[in-house]
Amino acid sequence: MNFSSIEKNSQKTWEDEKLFSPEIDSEKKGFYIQVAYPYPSGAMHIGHAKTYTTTDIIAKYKMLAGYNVLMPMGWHVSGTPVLASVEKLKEKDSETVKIFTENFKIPEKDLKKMHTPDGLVNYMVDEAEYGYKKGMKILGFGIDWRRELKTIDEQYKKFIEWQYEKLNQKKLIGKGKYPIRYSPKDKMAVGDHDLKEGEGIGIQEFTLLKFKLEGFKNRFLVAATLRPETVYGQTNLWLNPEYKYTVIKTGKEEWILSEKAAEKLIYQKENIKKIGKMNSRELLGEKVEAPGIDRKIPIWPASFCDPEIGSGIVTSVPSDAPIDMAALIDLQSDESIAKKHGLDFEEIKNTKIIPIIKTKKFGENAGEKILKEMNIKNQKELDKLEKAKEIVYKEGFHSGVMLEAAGKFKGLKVSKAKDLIKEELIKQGKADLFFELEGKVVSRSGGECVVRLLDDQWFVKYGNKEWKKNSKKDLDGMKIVPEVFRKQYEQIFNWLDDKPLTRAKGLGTKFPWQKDQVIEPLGDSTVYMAYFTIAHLINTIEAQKLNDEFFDFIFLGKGSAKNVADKTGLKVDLIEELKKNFDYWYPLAFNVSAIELIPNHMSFSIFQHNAIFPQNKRQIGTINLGMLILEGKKMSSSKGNVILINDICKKMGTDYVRFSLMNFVEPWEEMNWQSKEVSKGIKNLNNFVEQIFKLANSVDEEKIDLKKLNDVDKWFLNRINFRINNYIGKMNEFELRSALQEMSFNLAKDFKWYKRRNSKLNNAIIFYFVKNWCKIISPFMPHLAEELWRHVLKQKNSVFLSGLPEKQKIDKSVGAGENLIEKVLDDVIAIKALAKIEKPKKIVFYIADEWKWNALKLLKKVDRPDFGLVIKTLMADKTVKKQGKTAQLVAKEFSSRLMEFKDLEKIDEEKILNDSKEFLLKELNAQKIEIFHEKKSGFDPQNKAVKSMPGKPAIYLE
RNA sequence: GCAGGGGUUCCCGAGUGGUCAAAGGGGCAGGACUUAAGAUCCUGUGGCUUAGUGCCUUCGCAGGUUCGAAUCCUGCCCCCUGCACCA
Repeated sequence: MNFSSIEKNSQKTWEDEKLFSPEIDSEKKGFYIQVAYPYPSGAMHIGHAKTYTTTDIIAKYKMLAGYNVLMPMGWHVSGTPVLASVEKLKEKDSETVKIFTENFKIPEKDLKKMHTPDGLVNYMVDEAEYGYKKGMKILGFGIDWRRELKTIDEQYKKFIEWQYEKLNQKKLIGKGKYPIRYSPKDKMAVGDHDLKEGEGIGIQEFTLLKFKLEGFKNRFLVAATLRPETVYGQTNLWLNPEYKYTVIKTGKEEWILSEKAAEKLIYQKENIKKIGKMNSRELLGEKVEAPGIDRKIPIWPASFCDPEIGSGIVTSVPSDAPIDMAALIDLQSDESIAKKHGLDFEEIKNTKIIPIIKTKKFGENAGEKILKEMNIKNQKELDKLEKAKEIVYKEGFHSGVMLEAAGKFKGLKVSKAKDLIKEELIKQGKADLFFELEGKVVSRSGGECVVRLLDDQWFVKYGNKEWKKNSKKDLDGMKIVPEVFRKQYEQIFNWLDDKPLTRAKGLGTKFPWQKDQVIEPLGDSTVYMAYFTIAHLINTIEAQKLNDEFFDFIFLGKGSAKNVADKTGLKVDLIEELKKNFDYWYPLAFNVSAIELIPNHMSFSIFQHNAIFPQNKRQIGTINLGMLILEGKKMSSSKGNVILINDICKKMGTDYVRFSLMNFVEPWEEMNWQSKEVSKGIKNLNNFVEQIFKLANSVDEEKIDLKKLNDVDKWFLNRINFRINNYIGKMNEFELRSALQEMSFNLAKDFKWYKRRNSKLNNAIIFYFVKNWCKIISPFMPHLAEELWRHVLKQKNSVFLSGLPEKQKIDKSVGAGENLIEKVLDDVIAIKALAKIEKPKKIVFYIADEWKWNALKLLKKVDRPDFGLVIKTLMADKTVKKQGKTAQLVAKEFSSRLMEFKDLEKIDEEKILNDSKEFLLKELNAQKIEIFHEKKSGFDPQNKAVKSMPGKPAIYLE
């Protein structure tokens, strides 16, 4: 078969006939399916293809089912990657050039076209041979290209501005502080992809406790802690005795802390000034006022105090912190240290430990207890102490309860008390927040990163409770495919919090209220599905004419077309046309995307639809797709283990690629593309497809004459209908793999049996088979199906307009006959092997007596395979009882295979076997077949006849 | 750590209470066809046993519920995905 010419022909026909450019059609129901538009930054590989192919198949199936289907496509080019690539290409950065020329297969001479963002975007979309758009065309997607958009189109930007105006009106946009990872050297915020070291390292929030130093007006030592709730157990403050601390001025206060912490604070507080140094010798032994407990506590030395960590000052809570306990014991057990620093040893010795948290595991004094348990001797065993801390902390957080010392927080769970105490301390001015990276983070350029606290960051308030509640309501009414992901959505909805909306850099829409900021890429890709419904028309309008009234009218039905026309200078007709388009296509039937996007795109989309659009103009459901790995490994274009669409389609044929993408797992499952398995699958498929084409060429008999059918014909017809029904059922649940297998391998199997059983195939049946197969395979293999439909089966219009086959009645008894033949065949083969009879002279079948069939009916009352129950039930019947020992035998069989016998329907075994005599003789390589009723045999040398059961004739061979 | 998903026979993968030693495919073995290879078709593929049978063992591990569990419940171990400024 010449795939390439078939593909070209089919695609040309679709284009000529504008098959996939739907117009409003009041006669037809609309079905609008939308798949997350890609970031067109490279070559399209089979991983991308899986997502889009799945969507395309669903779209084509719905078209076959009679819907007016819309599937648009756009290009998400917002954000920084394009800018970064342009910079690097201009610099002729060798690594980037290599990626573009080798991995994306872009000719080197074209690289100069990509020295501007627009140039790069346009090239990647329209010119790149291996790009997404070309790939999608190769794959034969039914995309309405008139509606193509880029997220930097001027009209699109107007739409985004309108979107955020709406959110703002609902008070869902806010401004506030926000910590980010920041590289002082590069003077920019850094994401994971900007890093040389420390990917995935997060930001930790510390509470900065302020201890007023005695003898000073406004001077505080500050200690950073992750555990503000432990303030009630403080006994003293720890300083590193060998260190010179820095004094800074912040507002009216002066803070003492490590040099490193001071450096970090510069990025988190305004107007930090270093004003001096203080040696720890000046501080040891002095008293400070401890926050939370409002008591004076002394400053003592501890070697574990690391100026690199936190503020270099630690508040001591020996009852709960193992390391504090260890340091205290060290101090208490060696008077010389106190002497050296001029401390009051009596005070050290008499230090009272204050229990604050009670846990099941450690009681009230976890610090002391775990030191003993882990046999920790002093504060120098840092590794052990680190572990001890972790254990105590976890135990306390999950099961701990605050004790009396915590005052009004007594009795609260630690997990709850923590935030309450923190907030109270901050409110009282006794604490502040301090953000710290969890580990070392280094930017690409080699600069060590810190946390920067943005003062006036804009947010989308996904944390808003009312909004969450309403969005959750929408979610409840939506169809989630597959349903198992609903839980995940619900969890995400609970967890979602206010999310930064703007960035300083990147392509996209300028933020209307602060023009030096750009709406970040996840913000301009949440409700664009609505825009697609009018994209083909809005493209022709000058962007500056578009205003809020315009969008309000089209999407929300506010105002009138005339009013909008007056304000924008647009024609009333055009405005009404736009609105009609939106009203026809919305609500969106399905939003399709990869599972990974559930926590952002997909969830945001539900939220924002809820906030902006009226109830009946949101989305009906989501389809969530699994990703694709290659030979068990993640695909990575930099490592070269990718399969590009152009290459694989050329090699295998587009329709076989589409088939293979669906053949192994359901759409939402992760697929492992293994070339070996794929080609095996294709081999089988190809045999079947070629047979079909051959058959199709040989038949044109439309009408099935039931009178001319033999039993096997009927069986096959029945089987085809059965498969079609299954297919429709599966497709409606989006179980594409099961549906595909029904009509490829399963139907092929049926056909194989049909051929085996029937020497002459019935033309009408074959025609029916081929025609319906062509229809239902068409969403999966559109090019071949269209070729078969138009040029072999000589049908006029596209196969996609031909309508789904109707659901057919299935006649179970027809199947039973073939089941009997199969079973008998299997049994005789088994016996032949065991008895070592290769060419039987004679095969005798004994058919079960009438009373055995009647006894079968009695089984309806039996609900479990209990021999006692079965025999009791059977013996209650006179005709059965008469049979004596044989009845017992039957009862035993029935009870051991109850489920099998229960569903058995009465069939004429004699006739079925007789009709198939010839077939059985041939298959079994036998000379003669005789069929008797159990009690009328007259020939039963081995006494087999008694063993006959309904559905299972007794067999004798010789 | 938190959240979601998952662990099935040589391999890939179906299977959510009885017809399950467990679909389908692959691999492997045997047979038919062929001069041969390939393609195609048939048969077998946990163990023992047997004229189409019966028994034992098996569905991550350990318990439990039930007349009956791969399937339900509890605990444990392991794997994958996401965790926010990143598209």
